[in-house]
Amino acid sequence: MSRHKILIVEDEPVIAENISLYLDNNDFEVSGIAYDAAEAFDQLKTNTPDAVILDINLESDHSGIDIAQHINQRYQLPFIFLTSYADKNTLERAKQVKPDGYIVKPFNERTLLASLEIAISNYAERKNHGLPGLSMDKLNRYLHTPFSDREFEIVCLVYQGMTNSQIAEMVFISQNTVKTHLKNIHLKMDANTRLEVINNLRNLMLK
Amino acid sequence: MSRHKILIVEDEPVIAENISLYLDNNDFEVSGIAYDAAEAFDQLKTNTPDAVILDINLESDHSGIDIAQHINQRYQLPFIFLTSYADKNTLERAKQVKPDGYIVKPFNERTLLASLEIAISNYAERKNHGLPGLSMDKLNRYLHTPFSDREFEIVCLVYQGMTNSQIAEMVFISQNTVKTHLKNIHLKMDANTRLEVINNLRNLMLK
DNA sequence: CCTGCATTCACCCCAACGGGTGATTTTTAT
DNA sequence: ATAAAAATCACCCGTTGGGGTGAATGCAGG
Repeated sequence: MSRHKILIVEDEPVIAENISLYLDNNDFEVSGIAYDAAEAFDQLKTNTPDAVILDINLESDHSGIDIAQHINQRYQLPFIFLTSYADKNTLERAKQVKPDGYIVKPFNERTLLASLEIAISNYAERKNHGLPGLSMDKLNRYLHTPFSDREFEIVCLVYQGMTNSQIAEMVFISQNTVKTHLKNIHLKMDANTRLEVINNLRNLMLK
Repeated sequence: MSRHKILIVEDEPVIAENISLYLDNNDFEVSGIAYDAAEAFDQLKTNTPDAVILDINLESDHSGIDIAQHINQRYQLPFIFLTSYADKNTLERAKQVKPDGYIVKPFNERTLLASLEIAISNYAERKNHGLPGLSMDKLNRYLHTPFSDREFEIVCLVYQGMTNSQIAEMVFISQNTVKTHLKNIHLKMDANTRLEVINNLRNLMLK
């Protein structure tokens, strides 16, 4: 697991350096520091950060929120906001660009660290919506009664939209057996139809 | 826009009260305070919070992470973690249950406020009518034959897992009409079942 | 006017799904 | 060795879904 590369966008050099040092000492790599929006756009183009820390209140023409929009449009990276003060309007605008975290100065450094970690892992999770993102371990953490190997295999096929007979054919068992497994899956997931199963899975994976 | 109801799960009465007061003064409604896991489970059942603030390190048998799992399984509510200390293992476990925010004590109260707001709005966004970011315009760009208003309305409900009779009830038309619309939707989307429709939609939304 | 188009609904048929019950075999763990 | 869990399959029955056909209404634009 290589260190995650972070871009810091912060016009206050002291704070920026501070964060940079702290990240460097805690398994992150600082891919760059941008002191204004222009530099931020530049760094986004040349570097390939895994996440961005964005000060909302930059002293330049662009606010951090504009940069966030740019990130959403162009790079689809996770970012967290950093601010010393946010009025209702700013907070409203900040919410609209869907940040992956929000931290108010003065902040505990562990807050930043935890927020970053969670932002990155949640973001990675959101990117893998297909089946590949869902491991049996991950799924079982959300269930009262864990799935068996077979059940997991079948629930994946259900998720892909397979019918019982298609599943039966693929897994080399009878349709009756598929139905039995599905029945147990319904019980374990507290669902009544395969559509509920699929919705539950999607909700769990999005979390 | 009514005040969002928050459940606080925190074994330290002083902190819990503190948060409660602060939220109350800032457009939130505290639906309850739980001082241990049992109370938390109880409150989750009886109250209907919009979000939960969870202390990770409870002094009881259950940790906040267990409660988080319970929330994921049963209630699918947004929650944010609150902690005074988190080692690597705890943080790892915390990440796995996909919190919607993470705050380290001592925290700036505005941090809490912003995190809560963002957690709730992001969560609503994710749940939001099934088709996050998919407008009829956007969808129609991918179709040979565009959808009518009614068809779009119905396809959204299908995507959410509604049955034909449920849709009929919601839209105030007969099940036969729903079937007719769905038939046309199948044609336009080149699908044979509602599950294929759902899969197609999901694929389209991911560009 | 009248021609599309959207919307509404009916009826038939069969395949698929979900619930219930019960049973056998294989695998795993103690 | 034996008990527990997992996996296999069968049969019944009622509900739902999907395909086909047909048709009435209302509304907008040429």
